[in-house]
Amino acid sequence: MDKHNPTRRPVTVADVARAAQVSKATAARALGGYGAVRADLKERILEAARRLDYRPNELARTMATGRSGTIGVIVGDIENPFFGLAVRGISDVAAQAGFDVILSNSGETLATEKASTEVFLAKRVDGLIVAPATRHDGSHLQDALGRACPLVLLDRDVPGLSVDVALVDDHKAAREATQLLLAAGHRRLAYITATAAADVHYRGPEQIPLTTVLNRIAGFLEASDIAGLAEAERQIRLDAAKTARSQTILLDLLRASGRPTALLASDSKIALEVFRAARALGLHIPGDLSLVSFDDADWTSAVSPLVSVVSQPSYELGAAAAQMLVARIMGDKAPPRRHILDTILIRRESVAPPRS
Amino acid sequence: MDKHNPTRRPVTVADVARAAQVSKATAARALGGYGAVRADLKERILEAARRLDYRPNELARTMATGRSGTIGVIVGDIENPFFGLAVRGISDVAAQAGFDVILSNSGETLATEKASTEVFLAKRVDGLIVAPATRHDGSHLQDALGRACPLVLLDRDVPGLSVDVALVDDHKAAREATQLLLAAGHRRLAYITATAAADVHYRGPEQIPLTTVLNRIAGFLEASDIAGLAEAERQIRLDAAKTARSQTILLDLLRASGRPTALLASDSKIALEVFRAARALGLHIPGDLSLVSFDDADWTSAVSPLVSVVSQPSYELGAAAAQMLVARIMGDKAPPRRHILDTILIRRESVAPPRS
DNA sequence: TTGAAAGCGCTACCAT
DNA sequence: ATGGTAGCGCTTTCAA
Repeated sequence: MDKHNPTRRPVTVADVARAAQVSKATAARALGGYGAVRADLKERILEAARRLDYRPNELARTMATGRSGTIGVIVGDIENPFFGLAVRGISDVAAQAGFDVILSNSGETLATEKASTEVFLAKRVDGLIVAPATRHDGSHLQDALGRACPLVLLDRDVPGLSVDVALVDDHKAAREATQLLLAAGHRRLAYITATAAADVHYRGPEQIPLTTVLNRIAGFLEASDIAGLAEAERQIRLDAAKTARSQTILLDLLRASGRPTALLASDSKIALEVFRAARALGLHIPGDLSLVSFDDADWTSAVSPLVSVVSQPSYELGAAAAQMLVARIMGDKAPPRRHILDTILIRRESVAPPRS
Repeated sequence: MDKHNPTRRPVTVADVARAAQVSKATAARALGGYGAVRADLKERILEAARRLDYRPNELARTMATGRSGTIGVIVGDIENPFFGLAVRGISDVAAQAGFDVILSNSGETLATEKASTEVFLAKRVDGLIVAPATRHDGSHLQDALGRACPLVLLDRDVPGLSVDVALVDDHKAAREATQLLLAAGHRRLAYITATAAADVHYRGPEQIPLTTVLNRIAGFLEASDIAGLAEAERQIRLDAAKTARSQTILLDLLRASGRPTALLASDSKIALEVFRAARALGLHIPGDLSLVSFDDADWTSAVSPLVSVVSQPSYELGAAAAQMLVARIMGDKAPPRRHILDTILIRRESVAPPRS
């Protein structure tokens, strides 16, 4: 059986109505599944729709109702397995609640994030989930709120913004990871993060655009402090996003006299760079250098040595964010919620006592 | 300066027109950047728009024009770096051509892919790029075409569908990779793929839903044939998607007497499973087992041993797909194009002569 | 239960 | 160059 609608023009309710010999309104009711329609009429209408291969125009529906049945998600880097899993969490609960998800990548860039926000608002998404690229500018997010578009922050907070958030307890996570290293006997630790910064050295909180990193640094410093380590701030390195840059940073760090004997990597990409640098310097992990990394990336549990990681519940994080958003879309007026999830420290093989 | 539009109702062209004391049509022309408007009037209108914080409603615009300025992309698994990069390629050329991109994950499931296609068509995307989950059912894609929605296939072909495709020369890639192993002296090779199948053993082409895998198998068999290896088909393993399953398969394969001395992994996830299995069996790579993997995943160039890979030009693949799609949207009526890209074989450390 | 008609916000055609 | 107005396809009063 071939096309019944050889013409270019798509089939509309009006067409179906005509074919079923009822009014446009009745056809629309039957097709849209609202209002009440006599059973036999409904049957006739549905039959006609089937015959004509009618497909509802979501756009028109959205225009008329104001609801699109779609939620927009903006993350920094979808290739990052952390966000990949989170998006799956979001999609699953969204689908269950009858919402579609459309995705956008900010590339960790504020400008792109703003543009994406704009696009989503213009497309009239019913709600927004975003992992903001910076805590320093939330004007576009405020804007979404102002336009009555529910918003939930994922993974990263924007202080001053009064919205639901789904976060991880990064402070505690970093503290525990650091203490794992400390407990093994290390006294010279360093923390490496990919977060963009003008200077690779840590000068203070203002410099840091991500609340996650801010909290992790705080946790790292707190643990160092408790252990009585002096000047732990000096062992923090920023801006290790690209391979070349991280290699410079790591090689620099690991070639210095009094080099760190243990590293805390802020994400699995950096852990990989640590592997690379260690290789280049002939340093053995964990013999010469201990390592703990954030994110339980797939390769960390397959290569030698298996790497000890801070596993983040990213799927649950996404699911929680979506749950809150759906509730808001449904009209939930409660004060903003803060959903904070715990991480799990997975001990594997990349931590050993310092050799000295 | 705070909100000028404290009411809930969004600002429309009509509002701006009123404020600027011009007709709705004129305001629309100035705001929409079409038609002609006297300079001073235009200025007045834009000023009013700014003052009222006017934001165009893309939906209404789409309804009126029929064009959404959006292209929909459906891939099997966005967390897969291969698709991640491809999507970036797509986004870049799309953005440059003035299109937004919305993304959807099929999870390599036909049903989800169909649903996503439906959603995108209903949202009136201007074009579709999809990496189909199976070559066996293209009805939904045919449907898109039938509804005058341009379509480009990414990475995987659907025979019988007369559309533009952006593919990689998988046959050649697999043949070369196999020959690398052969040249090292191996005579017992195996090829492992994640492709879903009822049986882990290869029975024939019908069984294989992905043209990529089909072509790779052909390349593997051709190289084996040329080298005079008998019964190479028996060294093919399917359905190694999940960790548990792949471990069963690999352990089985590697514990057999006359076990393969070299493996060709169909993607980097499988390569990881090979690492895992080798570890479990105390097999050393490449001493006891050589390995070549498809996809130049980040970790393959950082861990020990560095793994030799077939690097796929996924960014370019995405860019090419988007280029063709944009051309079609712009009205290109030429016969379907087939854009076939070459892979690069990167020799690293995971291949060595068999020990025997 | 059904039908007529008024929007939703914008574009585009047709006069002026 | 400008203004009036008819759609785009659907939902949603309001009467009947």
